[in-house]
Amino acid sequence: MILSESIEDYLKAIYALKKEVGKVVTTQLAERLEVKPASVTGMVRKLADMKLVTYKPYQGVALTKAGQKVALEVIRHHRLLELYLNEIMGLPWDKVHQEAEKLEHAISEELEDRIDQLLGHPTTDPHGSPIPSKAGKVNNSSSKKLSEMKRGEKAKIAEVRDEDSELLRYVGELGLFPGKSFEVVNVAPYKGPMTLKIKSKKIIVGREAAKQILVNKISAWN
Amino acid sequence: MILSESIEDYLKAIYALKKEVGKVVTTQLAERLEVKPASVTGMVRKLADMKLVTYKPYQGVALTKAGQKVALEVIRHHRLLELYLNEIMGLPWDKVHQEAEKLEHAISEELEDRIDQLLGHPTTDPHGSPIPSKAGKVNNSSSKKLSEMKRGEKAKIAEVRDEDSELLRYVGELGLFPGKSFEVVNVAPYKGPMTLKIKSKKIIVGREAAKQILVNKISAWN
DNA sequence: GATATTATTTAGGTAAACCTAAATAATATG
DNA sequence: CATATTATTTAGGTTTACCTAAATAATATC
Repeated sequence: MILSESIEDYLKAIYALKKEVGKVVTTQLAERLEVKPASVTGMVRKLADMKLVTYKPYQGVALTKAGQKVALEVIRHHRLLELYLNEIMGLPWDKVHQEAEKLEHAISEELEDRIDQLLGHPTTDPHGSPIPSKAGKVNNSSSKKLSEMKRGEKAKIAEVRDEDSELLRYVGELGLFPGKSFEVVNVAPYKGPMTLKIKSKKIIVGREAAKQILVNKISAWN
Repeated sequence: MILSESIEDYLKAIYALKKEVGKVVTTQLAERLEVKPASVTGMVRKLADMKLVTYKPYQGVALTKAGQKVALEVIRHHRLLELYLNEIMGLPWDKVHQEAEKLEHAISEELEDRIDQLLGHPTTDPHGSPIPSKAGKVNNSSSKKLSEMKRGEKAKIAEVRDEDSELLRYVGELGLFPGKSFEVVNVAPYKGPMTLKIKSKKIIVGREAAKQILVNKISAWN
C-alpha cells in the first residue's frame, strides 16, 4: 500500500487527537494540520473510502484497525528517528522533532530496522514518548500533568511535548528531562509558577510549561 | 527558495546528463526521470521561467549558475547520505543509493552539516563519486571506462555507477571497490570478459559491467 | 528533394491536496 | 422556542506534476 505523506500526517494527527481529547472533530484536525476545515472534510471522506477511518458527518472521525496500524508505523518512524538524531548524532532535543517530521516519511523499513537495532530496541524517545513496537503495541503509561500536582507530592518526569522547540529549550535548561525525580515544594496561586526540588536543588517552572509536562506520581508507600 | 522534489530531481538529472553525454535533450531527460517527453517540455519551461535553466526549444537545456548550485546541493546531500548509511550505519553499498534518493530531499542544512562533520568532511561517496563541497566545488577527476582499457595497462578503480543494485552486488563480490589497483591481463574478443589481476589474484569481469566502472590509469613511470 | 522517421511541442485532461465562499446543521442564549 | 453563533459540509476553483493524442519541427533515407 502506497500512502501519501498527507495521508500519513492525517492518520498521525487523528491518533494524537484521539489520545489527547478523546473525540476527533473536523475543526481540531484542521487546526493541528494547519489546513482549512473544508479540506479536512474532503480528506477524511477519502480516508473513509480507503477504510482507514470511520466517519459520520458532524459526528467525528475514528481510526480503523488498518488506520491505526499505519499511524503507529509512522509514529514509530518518528520516535526512532528522534532518538537516533539526539543520542547517536548529537542533535539537541529541541531540534529533533522538526527533522524527524520530514524523515519519517522517507526512511525504508530496512533503515527503520537498522536504527532500531543500533539503538538497542528502545522503548521511549528523547522526550519520553513511547515508541510503538513493530507489531503495533504502545506503552501508554497513564500519567498526569505536572501542572495539576499539589505541594508535597513526588513524581518522575514522564514526557514533554515535543512540538514546541522553545518549550524544550526552556525545560531542558531547567534540567527537567524524562526520568528525573522531584518533589513539588510550592505552587504559587493565580496560575503562578511551581517550585520543584530535584536532588535538593530548587527550580522554578511556569504553570504554562508545566501543563506540557507529563509525570508519573511516586506513591507514598515507595 | 522552496523547491519541490520534482524540481530538484530535474536539476540533478540535467546535471548528470550534461556530465555524461554533453548535451541535454528532452527525450533523454524523460527516459532518466521516467516521465513522458511532453512532461519534460512543460517542466523545463517552468525551470526556465525560474531562471534555473536556459532553454531553447529543439536545442536542449542547460543549467544556469543558480540551477547548478541547487543541483550540487542535492548531489551533496545524496552522496553524504550514501556514505553515512554505508560507513556509519553499516548498510550494504548496493542499498544506499535507493535510500539516499528519498532522504536527500528531507534533510535540513543543519543535519547535512552534522553528517559532514561526523564523517570528517569526506570527498567521495562509497561508489567513488566526488562529494561537492558546500561552496559547490566538485573534484571531477577525468577518468576513463574500465571497458576501454587494453591488456597490460594498470589502473585504480575510481568510480562505480550507483543506480544499479545488481551491478553493485556483482562488482562488490569481485572486490572491485574504489581505490583498488589492478592490471588488465586479458581482454576477450567479441565484447567478451576482461581478466584483471589484483594483488596476484585474478578476477574476471564482464564487458557490460566494465562499462559501468571508471578507472584512473596509473602512468608507466610511476 | 520528396518522403519517412524520430524528436519535440502543443492542447487538453487527470489526480492530489489544498483553497474560498456559500449553504446547512448543530448548539447555545435570551 | 426563536434567533444567534459555531461547526461542518458543499460547490467550485487553483496549483503541481503528471498524462495522452495530435501537430509540428528536425533529421535521415531513397
